[in-house]
Amino acid sequence: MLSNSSKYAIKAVLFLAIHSNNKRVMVKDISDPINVPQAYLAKLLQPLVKEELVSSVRGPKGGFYLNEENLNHSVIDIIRVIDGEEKLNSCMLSLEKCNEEKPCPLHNMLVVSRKNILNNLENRTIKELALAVEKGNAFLPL
Amino acid sequence: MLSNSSKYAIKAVLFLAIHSNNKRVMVKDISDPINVPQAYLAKLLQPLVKEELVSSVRGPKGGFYLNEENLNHSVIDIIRVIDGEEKLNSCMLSLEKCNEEKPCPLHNMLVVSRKNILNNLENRTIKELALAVEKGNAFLPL
DNA sequence: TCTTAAATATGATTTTTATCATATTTTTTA
DNA sequence: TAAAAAATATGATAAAAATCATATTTAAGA
Ligand code: FES
Ligand code: FES
Repeated sequence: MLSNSSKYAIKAVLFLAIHSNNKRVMVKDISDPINVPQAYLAKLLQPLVKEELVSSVRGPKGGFYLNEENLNHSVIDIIRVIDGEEKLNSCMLSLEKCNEEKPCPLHNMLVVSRKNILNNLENRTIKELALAVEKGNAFLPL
Repeated sequence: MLSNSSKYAIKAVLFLAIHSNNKRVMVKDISDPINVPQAYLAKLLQPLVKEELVSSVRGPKGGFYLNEENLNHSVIDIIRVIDGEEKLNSCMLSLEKCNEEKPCPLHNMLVVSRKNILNNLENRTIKELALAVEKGNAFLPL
Protein backbone atom coordinates (compact mmCIF):
# COMPACT_ATOMS: atom_id res chain seq x y z
CA MET A 1 0.00 0.00 0.00
CA LEU A 2 2.64 2.52 1.04
CA SER A 3 5.85 2.87 -0.94
CA ASN A 4 9.13 3.21 0.89
CA SER A 5 9.19 6.79 -0.32
CA SER A 6 5.95 7.57 1.47
CA LYS A 7 7.14 5.86 4.63
CA TYR A 8 10.34 7.88 4.52
CA ALA A 9 8.47 11.10 3.91
CA ILE A 10 6.03 10.52 6.75
CA LYS A 11 8.82 9.66 9.16
CA ALA A 12 10.71 12.78 8.15
CA VAL A 13 7.71 15.03 8.67
CA LEU A 14 6.95 13.46 12.04
CA PHE A 15 10.58 13.85 13.01
CA LEU A 16 10.40 17.52 12.14
CA ALA A 17 7.16 17.91 14.07
CA ILE A 18 8.89 16.54 17.13
CA HIS A 19 12.37 18.00 16.89
CA SER A 20 12.07 21.26 15.07
CA ASN A 21 10.23 23.71 17.25
CA ASN A 22 10.41 26.47 14.72
CA LYS A 23 14.11 25.66 14.58
CA ARG A 24 15.50 24.81 11.19
CA VAL A 25 17.03 21.38 10.84
CA MET A 26 19.01 20.28 7.83
CA VAL A 27 18.44 17.11 5.82
CA LYS A 28 21.43 15.35 7.24
CA ASP A 29 20.11 15.86 10.74
CA ILE A 30 16.77 14.41 9.73
CA SER A 31 17.98 11.56 7.56
CA ASP A 32 20.56 10.30 10.05
CA PRO A 33 18.27 9.61 13.00
CA ILE A 34 15.39 8.20 10.97
CA ASN A 35 17.80 6.07 8.98
CA VAL A 36 17.01 7.20 5.48
CA PRO A 37 19.64 7.96 2.83
CA GLN A 38 20.30 11.69 2.93
CA ALA A 39 20.25 12.46 -0.80
CA TYR A 40 17.12 10.43 -1.24
CA LEU A 41 15.34 12.23 1.54
CA ALA A 42 16.48 15.58 0.17
CA LYS A 43 14.75 14.70 -3.05
CA LEU A 44 11.58 13.54 -1.31
CA LEU A 45 11.37 16.78 0.64
CA GLN A 46 11.21 18.94 -2.47
CA PRO A 47 7.64 18.14 -3.52
CA LEU A 48 6.56 18.40 0.12
CA VAL A 49 7.95 21.92 0.27
CA LYS A 50 6.34 22.77 -3.05
CA GLU A 51 2.97 21.54 -1.79
CA GLU A 52 3.48 23.46 1.44
CA LEU A 53 3.46 20.44 3.70
CA VAL A 54 6.96 21.36 4.89
CA SER A 55 8.72 24.71 5.18
CA SER A 56 12.31 25.43 4.30
CA VAL A 57 14.88 28.16 4.00
CA ARG A 58 18.08 28.00 1.99
CA GLY A 59 21.57 29.11 2.77
CA PRO A 60 23.60 28.87 5.95
CA LYS A 61 21.50 28.44 9.09
CA GLY A 62 18.83 27.24 6.72
CA GLY A 63 16.99 23.95 6.84
CA PHE A 64 13.56 22.42 7.16
CA TYR A 65 10.84 23.01 9.72
CA LEU A 66 7.10 22.90 10.16
CA ASN A 67 4.98 25.98 10.72
CA GLU A 68 1.56 25.90 12.33
CA GLU A 69 -0.15 25.37 9.02
CA ASN A 70 2.18 22.49 8.16
CA LEU A 71 1.47 20.88 11.53
CA ASN A 72 -2.24 20.78 10.82
CA HIS A 73 -1.93 18.73 7.69
CA SER A 74 -2.72 15.02 7.70
CA VAL A 75 -0.64 12.00 6.80
CA ILE A 76 -2.79 11.35 3.79
CA ASP A 77 -1.64 14.66 2.31
CA ILE A 78 1.91 13.36 2.36
CA ILE A 79 0.92 10.08 0.74
CA ARG A 80 -1.01 11.95 -1.93
CA VAL A 81 2.03 14.01 -2.84
CA ILE A 82 4.50 11.14 -2.84
CA ASP A 83 2.49 8.14 -4.08
CA GLY A 84 -0.41 9.89 -5.77
CA GLU A 85 -4.15 9.64 -5.40
CA GLU A 86 -4.52 6.51 -7.55
CA LYS A 87 -2.44 4.23 -5.34
CA LEU A 88 -4.44 5.37 -2.35
CA ASN A 89 -7.80 4.45 -3.84
CA SER A 90 -6.78 1.40 -5.80
CA CYS A 91 -8.71 -1.83 -5.49
CA MET A 92 -7.14 -4.66 -3.55
CA LEU A 93 -7.26 -6.89 -6.62
CA SER A 94 -6.94 -4.66 -9.63
CA LEU A 95 -4.60 -1.89 -10.66
CA GLU A 96 -7.61 0.38 -11.07
CA LYS A 97 -9.52 2.10 -8.33
CA CYS A 98 -11.80 0.40 -5.87
CA ASN A 99 -15.29 0.13 -7.31
CA GLU A 100 -18.35 0.20 -5.06
CA GLU A 101 -20.73 -0.71 -7.87
CA LYS A 102 -18.76 -3.71 -9.06
CA PRO A 103 -16.97 -4.81 -5.92
CA CYS A 104 -14.21 -7.38 -6.22
CA PRO A 105 -14.44 -10.53 -4.09
CA LEU A 106 -12.24 -8.99 -1.40
CA HIS A 107 -14.08 -5.70 -1.34
CA ASN A 108 -16.79 -6.49 1.17
CA MET A 109 -14.49 -7.97 3.75
CA LEU A 110 -12.31 -4.88 3.46
CA VAL A 111 -14.46 -1.80 2.91
CA VAL A 112 -15.18 -0.99 6.50
CA SER A 113 -11.60 -1.37 7.70
CA ARG A 114 -10.28 0.31 4.62
CA LYS A 115 -12.57 3.28 5.09
CA ASN A 116 -11.63 3.45 8.74
CA ILE A 117 -7.93 3.55 7.95
CA LEU A 118 -8.42 6.20 5.29
CA ASN A 119 -10.50 8.30 7.64
CA ASN A 120 -7.84 8.18 10.29
CA LEU A 121 -5.08 9.03 7.84
CA GLU A 122 -7.25 11.92 6.72
CA ASN A 123 -8.27 13.30 10.08
CA ARG A 124 -5.39 12.89 12.49
CA THR A 125 -3.01 15.80 12.15
CA ILE A 126 0.74 15.65 12.17
CA LYS A 127 0.67 17.68 15.34
CA GLU A 128 -1.49 15.10 17.11
CA LEU A 129 0.69 12.21 16.00
CA ALA A 130 3.84 13.98 17.11
CA LEU A 131 2.26 14.62 20.50
CA ALA A 132 1.75 10.90 21.01
CA VAL A 133 5.46 10.36 20.44
CA GLU A 134 6.38 13.14 22.83
CA LYS A 135 4.14 11.61 25.47
CA GLY A 136 5.84 8.27 24.98
CA ASN A 137 2.73 6.61 23.60
CA ALA A 138 4.30 6.04 20.21
CA PHE A 139 7.76 5.73 18.71
CA LEU A 140 9.49 6.64 15.48
CA PRO A 141 10.76 3.35 14.03
CA LEU A 142 14.27 2.50 12.81
CA MET B 1 0.43 -3.54 0.60
CA LEU B 2 -0.21 -6.05 -2.17
CA SER B 3 2.18 -6.32 -5.09
CA ASN B 4 0.80 -6.63 -8.60
CA SER B 5 2.06 -10.20 -8.55
CA SER B 6 -0.14 -11.05 -5.58
CA LYS B 7 -3.12 -9.38 -7.15
CA TYR B 8 -2.57 -11.33 -10.35
CA ALA B 9 -2.16 -14.59 -8.46
CA ILE B 10 -5.31 -14.09 -6.39
CA LYS B 11 -7.33 -13.21 -9.46
CA ALA B 12 -6.04 -16.29 -11.25
CA VAL B 13 -6.92 -18.60 -8.37
CA LEU B 14 -10.39 -17.09 -8.05
CA PHE B 15 -10.86 -17.43 -11.78
CA LEU B 16 -9.97 -21.09 -11.53
CA ALA B 17 -12.30 -21.57 -8.59
CA ILE B 18 -15.12 -20.20 -10.67
CA HIS B 19 -14.40 -21.59 -14.12
CA SER B 20 -12.58 -24.85 -13.64
CA ASN B 21 -14.95 -27.36 -12.14
CA ASN B 22 -12.36 -30.09 -12.03
CA LYS B 23 -11.75 -29.21 -15.68
CA ARG B 24 -8.22 -28.28 -16.58
CA VAL B 25 -7.74 -24.83 -17.99
CA MET B 26 -4.51 -23.64 -19.54
CA VAL B 27 -2.65 -20.46 -18.67
CA LYS B 28 -3.70 -18.67 -21.80
CA ASP B 29 -7.34 -19.26 -20.94
CA ILE B 30 -6.79 -17.84 -17.50
CA SER B 31 -4.52 -14.94 -18.35
CA ASP B 32 -6.66 -13.68 -21.23
CA PRO B 33 -9.92 -13.06 -19.34
CA ILE B 34 -8.29 -11.68 -16.19
CA ASN B 35 -6.04 -9.48 -18.30
CA VAL B 36 -2.64 -10.56 -17.06
CA PRO B 37 0.35 -11.24 -19.34
CA GLN B 38 0.39 -14.94 -20.06
CA ALA B 39 4.09 -15.67 -19.53
CA TYR B 40 4.08 -13.68 -16.34
CA LEU B 41 1.12 -15.57 -14.96
CA ALA B 42 2.68 -18.88 -15.97
CA LYS B 43 5.64 -17.97 -13.81
CA LEU B 44 3.47 -16.90 -10.90
CA LEU B 45 1.56 -20.16 -10.97
CA GLN B 46 4.65 -22.30 -10.46
CA PRO B 47 5.21 -21.54 -6.75
CA LEU B 48 1.46 -21.87 -6.17
CA VAL B 49 1.54 -25.37 -7.62
CA LYS B 50 4.63 -26.20 -5.60
CA GLU B 51 2.92 -25.04 -2.41
CA GLU B 52 -0.19 -27.00 -3.38
CA LEU B 53 -2.48 -24.02 -3.61
CA VAL B 54 -3.18 -24.88 -7.23
CA SER B 55 -3.16 -28.21 -9.07
CA SER B 56 -1.80 -28.86 -12.53
CA VAL B 57 -1.11 -31.54 -15.07
CA ARG B 58 1.31 -31.28 -17.97
CA GLY B 59 1.04 -32.35 -21.54
CA PRO B 60 -1.83 -32.17 -23.99
CA LYS B 61 -5.20 -31.79 -22.34
CA GLY B 62 -3.28 -30.59 -19.33
CA GLY B 63 -3.74 -27.34 -17.47
CA PHE B 64 -4.53 -25.88 -14.09
CA TYR B 65 -7.42 -26.55 -11.75
CA LEU B 66 -8.35 -26.51 -8.08
CA ASN B 67 -9.12 -29.64 -6.12
CA GLU B 68 -11.19 -29.64 -2.93
CA GLU B 69 -8.14 -29.07 -0.78
CA ASN B 70 -7.03 -26.15 -2.94
CA LEU B 71 -10.48 -24.59 -2.65
CA ASN B 72 -10.27 -24.56 1.11
CA HIS B 73 -7.15 -22.44 1.25
CA SER B 74 -7.32 -18.74 2.09
CA VAL B 75 -6.22 -15.68 0.19
CA ILE B 76 -3.51 -15.03 2.70
CA ASP B 77 -1.84 -18.30 1.73
CA ILE B 78 -1.45 -16.94 -1.78
CA ILE B 79 -0.03 -13.66 -0.55
CA ARG B 80 2.40 -15.52 1.69
CA VAL B 81 3.72 -17.52 -1.24
CA ILE B 82 4.00 -14.61 -3.65
CA ASP B 83 4.93 -11.63 -1.46
CA GLY B 84 6.27 -13.41 1.61
CA GLU B 85 5.42 -13.23 5.28
CA GLU B 86 7.47 -10.09 5.95
CA LYS B 87 5.53 -7.81 3.65
CA LEU B 88 2.32 -8.99 5.22
CA ASN B 89 3.37 -8.09 8.74
CA SER B 90 5.42 -5.02 8.00
CA CYS B 91 4.84 -1.80 9.87
CA MET B 92 3.07 1.02 8.07
CA LEU B 93 6.09 3.28 8.62
CA SER B 94 9.14 1.08 8.64
CA LEU B 95 10.46 -1.66 6.41
CA GLU B 96 10.52 -3.96 9.43
CA LYS B 97 7.60 -5.70 10.99
CA CYS B 98 4.85 -4.04 12.97
CA ASN B 99 5.82 -3.81 16.62
CA GLU B 100 3.18 -3.95 19.36
CA GLU B 101 5.65 -3.03 22.10
CA LYS B 102 7.06 -0.03 20.31
CA PRO B 103 4.16 1.07 18.13
CA CYS B 104 4.79 3.68 15.47
CA PRO B 105 2.59 6.80 15.46
CA LEU B 106 0.24 5.26 12.91
CA HIS B 107 -0.03 1.95 14.69
CA ASN B 108 -2.87 2.67 17.05
CA MET B 109 -5.14 4.16 14.47
CA LEU B 110 -4.56 1.09 12.31
CA VAL B 111 -4.26 -2.02 14.48
CA VAL B 112 -7.91 -2.87 14.73
CA SER B 113 -8.64 -2.45 11.05
CA ARG B 114 -5.42 -4.09 10.13
CA LYS B 115 -6.13 -7.10 12.31
CA ASN B 116 -9.62 -7.28 10.91
CA ILE B 117 -8.36 -7.34 7.35
CA LEU B 118 -5.77 -9.96 8.13
CA ASN B 119 -8.36 -12.12 9.87
CA ASN B 120 -10.65 -11.99 6.89
CA LEU B 121 -7.87 -12.78 4.48
CA GLU B 122 -6.99 -15.69 6.73
CA ASN B 123 -10.44 -17.12 7.28
CA ARG B 124 -12.46 -16.71 4.12
CA THR B 125 -11.76 -19.59 1.78
CA ILE B 126 -11.29 -19.39 -1.94
CA LYS B 127 -14.43 -21.45 -2.31
CA GLU B 128 -16.49 -18.92 -0.38
CA LEU B 129 -15.15 -15.99 -2.34
CA ALA B 130 -15.81 -17.73 -5.64
CA LEU B 131 -19.35 -18.43 -4.53
CA ALA B 132 -19.98 -14.72 -4.04
CA VAL B 133 -18.95 -14.12 -7.64
CA GLU B 134 -21.15 -16.93 -8.91
CA LYS B 135 -24.07 -15.46 -7.01
CA GLY B 136 -23.43 -12.08 -8.59
CA ASN B 137 -22.49 -10.43 -5.30
CA ALA B 138 -18.93 -9.82 -6.41
CA PHE B 139 -16.99 -9.42 -9.63
CA LEU B 140 -13.56 -10.27 -10.94
CA PRO B 141 -12.01 -6.95 -11.94
CA LEU B 142 -10.35 -6.04 -15.26
C1' DT C 1 6.79 -45.13 -30.35
C1' DC C 2 6.44 -40.66 -32.41
C1' DT C 3 4.33 -36.23 -32.46
C1' DT C 4 2.15 -32.76 -30.24
C1' DA C 5 0.35 -29.89 -26.55
C1' DA C 6 0.70 -28.59 -22.42
C1' DA C 7 3.33 -27.15 -17.87
C1' DT C 8 7.87 -26.10 -16.03
C1' DA C 9 12.47 -24.11 -15.72
C1' DT C 10 15.53 -20.67 -16.77
C1' DG C 11 17.22 -16.56 -18.34
C1' DA C 12 16.97 -11.95 -20.76
C1' DT C 13 14.86 -7.51 -21.17
C1' DT C 14 12.17 -3.58 -19.67
C1' DT C 15 10.18 -0.59 -16.40
C1' DT C 16 9.81 1.28 -12.02
C1' DT C 17 11.61 2.42 -7.65
C1' DA C 18 15.30 3.49 -4.87
C1' DT C 19 19.71 5.46 -4.45
C1' DC C 20 23.81 8.27 -5.40
C1' DA C 21 26.27 12.30 -7.31
C1' DT C 22 26.88 16.88 -8.86
C1' DA C 23 25.92 21.42 -10.30
C1' DT C 24 23.07 25.57 -9.25
C1' DT C 25 20.69 28.93 -6.45
C1' DT C 26 19.82 31.34 -2.23
C1' DT C 27 20.98 33.32 2.17
C1' DT C 28 24.01 34.35 5.95
C1' DT C 29 27.94 36.38 7.75
C1' DA C 30 32.58 37.96 7.80
C1' DT D 1 30.82 42.06 -1.50
C1' DA D 2 33.01 37.61 -1.25
C1' DA D 3 32.96 33.12 0.83
C1' DA D 4 30.56 29.52 2.77
C1' DA D 5 26.53 26.77 3.92
C1' DA D 6 22.46 25.42 3.10
C1' DA D 7 18.31 23.95 -0.10
C1' DT D 8 17.07 22.93 -4.89
C1' DA D 9 17.39 21.00 -9.53
C1' DT D 10 18.89 17.62 -12.49
C1' DG D 11 20.79 13.61 -14.03
C1' DA D 12 23.24 9.04 -13.48
C1' DT D 13 23.40 4.49 -11.42
C1' DA D 14 21.69 0.41 -8.89
C1' DA D 15 18.25 -2.69 -7.35
C1' DA D 16 13.89 -4.62 -7.57
C1' DA D 17 9.63 -5.71 -9.84
C1' DA D 18 7.34 -6.73 -13.95
C1' DT D 19 7.44 -8.56 -18.43
C1' DC D 20 8.99 -11.28 -22.36
C1' DA D 21 11.31 -15.23 -24.63
C1' DT D 22 12.97 -19.78 -25.13
C1' DA D 23 14.35 -24.31 -24.07
C1' DT D 24 13.02 -28.53 -21.41
C1' DT D 25 10.00 -31.98 -19.47
C1' DT D 26 5.76 -34.54 -19.25
C1' DA D 27 1.60 -36.76 -20.80
C1' DA D 28 -1.89 -37.83 -24.43
C1' DG D 29 -3.14 -39.77 -28.48
C1' DA D 30 -2.31 -41.25 -33.21
S1 FES E 1 -13.39 -3.29 -5.57
FE1 FES E 1 -11.63 -4.39 -4.92
S2 FES E 1 -11.31 -3.50 -2.99
FE2 FES E 1 -13.10 -2.43 -3.63
S1 FES F 1 2.01 -0.20 12.11
FE1 FES F 1 3.86 0.69 12.70
S2 FES F 1 4.29 -0.40 14.51
FE2 FES F 1 2.40 -1.30 13.97
